[in-house]
Amino acid sequence: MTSKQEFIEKLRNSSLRPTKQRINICEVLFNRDKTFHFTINDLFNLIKDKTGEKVSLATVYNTVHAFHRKGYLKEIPINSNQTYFDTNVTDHHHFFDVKEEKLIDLKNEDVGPIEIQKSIPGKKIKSVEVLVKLED
Amino acid sequence: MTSKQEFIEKLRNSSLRPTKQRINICEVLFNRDKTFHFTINDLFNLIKDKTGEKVSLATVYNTVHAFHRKGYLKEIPINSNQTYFDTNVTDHHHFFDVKEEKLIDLKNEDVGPIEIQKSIPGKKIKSVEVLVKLED
DNA sequence: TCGTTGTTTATAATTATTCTAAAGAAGATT
DNA sequence: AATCTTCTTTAGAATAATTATAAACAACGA
Repeated sequence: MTSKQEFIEKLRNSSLRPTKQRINICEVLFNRDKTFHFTINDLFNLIKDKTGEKVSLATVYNTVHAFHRKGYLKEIPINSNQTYFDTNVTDHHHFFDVKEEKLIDLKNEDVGPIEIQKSIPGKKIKSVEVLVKLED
Repeated sequence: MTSKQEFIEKLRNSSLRPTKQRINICEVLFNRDKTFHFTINDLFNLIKDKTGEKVSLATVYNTVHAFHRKGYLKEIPINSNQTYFDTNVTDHHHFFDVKEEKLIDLKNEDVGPIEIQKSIPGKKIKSVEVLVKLED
């Protein structure tokens, strides 16, 4: 259970003004035990449900992007009509249940180390992500 | 160099009528040495350039989806505003040059075998794909 | 050649996302 | 606390990729 005060400090430290909306979004995103996978639309609806207050869709977009830039959220590469984000920003991989359109975390040890044996001159590796698609 | 006749047979065998448009699309997609990564828009423009004939955007969408369903094209999971496809339908992985928005094939031996140590009851693994993002 | 069925096409509709500009709130300064 | 500046929120418009529609057309089999 993270307190509202901590969110306010976290926001201030990131030079983001601690507005009511951002704090509500923090509550929904970061006040949980498990990692959380979501689309903007999921989040938009959850805010209403969980906090009782409405935040405009534009603000949800703005805030998610701000948090993403600050490194508090991770974008997950899937081909889907909607973009998925993850509150777990550590290096890790995913199952994607194609039918249910649901993401499941894979621990690094579930996949094992991945060594990329090829390099492209002038470029360096930014991330290595494994996506395991699941079917019935 | 694959002949037009072979494309016609390939289409017939897939219960897709060999229309002028589909054959043109085949020429652009499959008449090449190397694997080819593209977006629908890339392809739409290439058809005009390479064959001199115009195919409507709707048909490009229809055909790419038909080929994808038949297993002649592979969709590559990246978060991008556009969907990427690949003419190499074997299991393999990708570099994605974030700045240039360009995909580069990785051979399986460039990555090594990936063993997934976790399973989800009732689900089986459909595909395992590695995306390596590159930066400067 | 004719009828059936599948295909193409222009265009409209849909959907996720981004942009805009005005109103509002936070923070600093006095 | 009052004021000013800067940042943020918001509704709604704009954009862009994709999908749906339905009429014209082309391929196929009889």
